[in-house]
Amino acid sequence: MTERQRLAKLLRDCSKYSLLNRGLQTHVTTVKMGLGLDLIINNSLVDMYGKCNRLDMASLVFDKMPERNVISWTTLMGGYLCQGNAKATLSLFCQMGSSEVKPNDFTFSTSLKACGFIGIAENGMQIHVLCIKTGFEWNLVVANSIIDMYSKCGKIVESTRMFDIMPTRNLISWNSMIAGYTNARQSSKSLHLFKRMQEHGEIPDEFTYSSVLKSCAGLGAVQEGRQIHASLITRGFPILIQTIMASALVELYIKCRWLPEARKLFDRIEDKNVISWTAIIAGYAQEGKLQETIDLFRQFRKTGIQLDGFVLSSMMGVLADFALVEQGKQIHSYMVKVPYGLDISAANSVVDMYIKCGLTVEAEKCFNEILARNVVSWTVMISGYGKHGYGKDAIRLFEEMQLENIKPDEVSYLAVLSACSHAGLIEEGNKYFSTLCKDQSITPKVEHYACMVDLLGRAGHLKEAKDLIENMPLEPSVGIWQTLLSACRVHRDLEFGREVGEILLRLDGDNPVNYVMMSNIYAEAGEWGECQKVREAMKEKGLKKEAGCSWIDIDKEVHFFYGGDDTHPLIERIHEVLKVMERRIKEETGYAHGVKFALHDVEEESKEESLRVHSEKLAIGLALVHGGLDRGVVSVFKNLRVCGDCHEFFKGLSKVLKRVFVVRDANRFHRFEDGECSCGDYW
DNA sequence: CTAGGGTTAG
Repeated sequence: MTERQRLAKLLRDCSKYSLLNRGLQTHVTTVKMGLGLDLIINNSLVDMYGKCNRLDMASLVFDKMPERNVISWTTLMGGYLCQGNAKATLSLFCQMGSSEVKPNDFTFSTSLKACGFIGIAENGMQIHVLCIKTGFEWNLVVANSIIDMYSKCGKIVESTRMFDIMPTRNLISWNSMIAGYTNARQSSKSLHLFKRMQEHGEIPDEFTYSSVLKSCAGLGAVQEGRQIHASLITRGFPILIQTIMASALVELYIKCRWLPEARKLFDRIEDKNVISWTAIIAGYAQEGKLQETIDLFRQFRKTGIQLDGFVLSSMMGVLADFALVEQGKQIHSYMVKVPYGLDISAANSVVDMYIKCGLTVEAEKCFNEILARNVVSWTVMISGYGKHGYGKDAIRLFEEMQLENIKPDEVSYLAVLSACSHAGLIEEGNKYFSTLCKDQSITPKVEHYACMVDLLGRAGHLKEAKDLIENMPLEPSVGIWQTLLSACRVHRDLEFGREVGEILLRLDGDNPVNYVMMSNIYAEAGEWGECQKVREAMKEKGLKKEAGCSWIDIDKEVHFFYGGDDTHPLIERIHEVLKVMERRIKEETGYAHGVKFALHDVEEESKEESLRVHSEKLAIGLALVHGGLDRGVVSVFKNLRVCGDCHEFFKGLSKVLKRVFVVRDANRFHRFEDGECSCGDYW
């Protein structure tokens, strides 16, 4: 073996195991040996630096090369892609196009993967056409890349077409197609193809099972999932060694809401990689387990494994749900610094985070900076406007999206309908609902009907709303009846409320929420006897209302409060300031505590009057004590819906103090300004 | 000396 061959092999190993220091040493040696201009050595150097995430060095070597072949170009493209910088990969592909060098099969598969990463079908289609023209379309690897590219761009029909007409297939072709169906949420097609591939004599591997298990989870086919798991064990599949398999199982258990099982499996994975970490972090995030998610993220960072857009968007999701704006901003500022940071999912998660933290202007800014907005980007912004009560803006965006040739999907319709109902835009809501019903590619779900029930209910058309529920082609959910029930409460229609309440208790008699709603309706109507009966029924069943919890971020510290909470060190001053404010509000606006809303929450009934302060009020009280008013808008967050009494109090407070208060509850944002609320007192 | 399938966001 010559010295040159030895050094090339050494560099190959450095690439494979990401050994940067060893690679740097070898780089020096090659120069000393007079191989600084050697094509193969330089290609290996580009690859090594690329795999070690030193794209600065990789492009330095590349730029200084006296001659470059197709491998030089492809290697550098792959380096950028590895780092998540798919745009750089494609721009290199274009630059290469204007040079002498012609692309080969490796070049095409790399650039197709980059297109899939970005998710824009137009780019991918152009490259597909180039593959046809240059005769690479039926190269097996290239064809597989095309299948995957289309499915990543949401063009599952194109993937299928490619798969059906390709002359030869291998395991990866089948796996790509199965994964395509799985990700397109066409679980039955995915399982069907799984069967077909075995009939063709193809042996599934861990990638196959990963998709198939996910489809089982998607169908809620827990039994089948368990069966596959069991058959894997009896077949001696080395599950716990195979990270991929273990990650798939972790995911399956998470989807089936078996978090503890998932955790057990995760802990036993020997070689955890970024994908297994993402799976478990996303699992805890989606279950709303804030502390565990943050702890896991910290542990993950300690491993030194490179972050990517996937794990960052998962993290952002949980921070958004808890409205932890300071931590969200921290991750955002990290994202803008790294090239992979703002790929489309991550960028969308940033917009959503700002929306959920009440910073609409920031959200708009980030939304406008996204160059290639997809349907999720638009939907986040539309539903964001909806949550904040900006119905007209939501509608404007919904129309604009379609002008940009992005077709709304079921979630987009949900966003615009709920924006209409929140803003009381009855006519517009009706219009969009009928467009939705005419759209052949979308089947309206219960949630869409629930928006319409809310819309009709707001207008006081309770009978129409009930007819809609009873005549819709779907099984009514608990939630849709609850929507109708709260409309009955707002319109003080006791008889109708009683009727709906009975249906609800028959349907979902173990849910404390229903009892609380009914008892509130009776209490507001002054029917204390009935009210008492409902509460006793609830008590007999041993049901407890979910504890109300609010929190506020003051100087980057999050303070949590429960209803009647007296554990905060400043609690006495909080009560004091609240009392002063109540007096001022009464004097200046005539509002009196508890007169308009004589609601008695079941949980709090037995407590002393002085402790019957809701968590959202305590949180606002803390802001007042802290002089939080100097910083403009005061934002408070609550896990349940804000109560009517607190709502009146915040209105008064905004008038008396001439300040804006924002309360985000489980459903929407309430922006209190000059004695009014953005929700128009309907929520 | 270069490439393809498993994770994320509404």
